[in-house]
Amino acid sequence: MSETPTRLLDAVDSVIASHGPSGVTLRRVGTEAGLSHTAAAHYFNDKPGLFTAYLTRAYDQVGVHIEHAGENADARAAMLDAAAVYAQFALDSPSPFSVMQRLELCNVDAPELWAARERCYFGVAAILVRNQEDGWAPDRDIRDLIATTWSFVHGFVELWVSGPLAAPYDGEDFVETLRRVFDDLLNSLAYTGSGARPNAKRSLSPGGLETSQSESA
Amino acid sequence: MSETPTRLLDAVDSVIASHGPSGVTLRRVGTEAGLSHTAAAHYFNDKPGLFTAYLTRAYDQVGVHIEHAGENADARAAMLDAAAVYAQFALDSPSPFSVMQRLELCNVDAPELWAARERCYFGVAAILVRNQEDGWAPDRDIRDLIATTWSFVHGFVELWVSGPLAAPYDGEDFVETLRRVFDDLLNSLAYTGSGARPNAKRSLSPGGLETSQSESA
DNA sequence: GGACGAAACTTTACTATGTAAAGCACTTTC
DNA sequence: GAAAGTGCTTTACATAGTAAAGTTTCGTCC
Repeated sequence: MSETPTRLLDAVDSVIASHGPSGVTLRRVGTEAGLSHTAAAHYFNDKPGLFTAYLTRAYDQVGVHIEHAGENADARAAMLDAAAVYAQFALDSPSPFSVMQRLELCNVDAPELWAARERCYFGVAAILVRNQEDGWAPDRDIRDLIATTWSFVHGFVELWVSGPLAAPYDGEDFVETLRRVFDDLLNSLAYTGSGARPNAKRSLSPGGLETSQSESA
Repeated sequence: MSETPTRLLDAVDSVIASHGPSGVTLRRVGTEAGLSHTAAAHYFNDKPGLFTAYLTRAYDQVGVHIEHAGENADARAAMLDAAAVYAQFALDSPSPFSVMQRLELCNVDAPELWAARERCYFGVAAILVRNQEDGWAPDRDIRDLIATTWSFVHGFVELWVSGPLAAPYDGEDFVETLRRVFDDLLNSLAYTGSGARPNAKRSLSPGGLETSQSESA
């Protein structure tokens, strides 16, 4: 079960834990896995390839959890659960999470990674669509709803984990706080301010994810 | 006016523009500035020092713009302006913006950088407080308001710039879209769902910013 | 049962990078 | 006019990614 590539990815995990994502070295990973300094390159081509495999594995795990959240019969609860999944992941798995903020380390265009990320994206989008079908914020452009909720959750988690938000909420539980504030936000969004758009209830663009090119490392 | 350190920071800018933040090399920066490969280290101590100076300069500029936005007599408009400042900055200055997402490249604890960032933070917080004093969302915990708006704007800009959001809003103007969606959000937040908290109108924690340690590079 | 060949690594070697240390020229100061 | 500082460069070295070739192991086919 634990063949070499898996062991290498696990080694990446522990190297990130001890040295941060920038401290990841093919040589360190090799040593950590009890192999030579070129073993990782042998299996994953090069350093970006190694990170790509590592991150794909992480997104696959998150995807599973999000889809599980989506199975909640209560659409609103599913929404909160999905946000909590992301937050909990950031908390429990800081190493994979840190690589999510460092896409330049990976081959962003790799199809496996792409697929794993779209899986998460569509999981979330589906939950939102279902909420709207259930009568939540019916007049709002679904794109705006996705943009608002996704931006909020993404920003909240990032700002909490990186410090600025955790300080004012000193001592309070991260995931609980996110659930509460997010729930408030969802309530508010149910009210249509001046937000009803002429082109409301537009369907999702087929594109799904689309990411900027990775820089030529 | 354009003494050597300034020229080096400008060199960083053009190196990031052509090679991305990870493509920044003391040697490249030196060459780009017409100096030796150790010139940057001579002035800024080391690579993190160079990035720190570069980022501090960027935050100072943003801070000026935010404070300017804060001078808008209309509190609500000031809020939208501040968000637009951030978005416009991400658009106009992708190189400094990219380093903002890469704090590990810098000495996060450097007091100049800290000060420049707090200046931005307090500029934004002040605008929000003023909005609430003006009667907007009066029952809501100010911390929640800051968390919600800041997380949203931060997430929106990041997701747009890095791709996922720009796709569904294909062709639409970035800053305009942010203003519109953010305005909708502010309207919604004026409605108190179940969001009124027992400890509402709590004052800001004195801490302001607080950031996780930089990894030992 | 022995030759062939592929899979799973390792060894070697080369180039790029960060950084410490010393050097060197030019200017200021006394 | 010597001493001390300023503003850089030169030199040197350890660490990194990666290409290429070598080695070992193991299954397979005749």
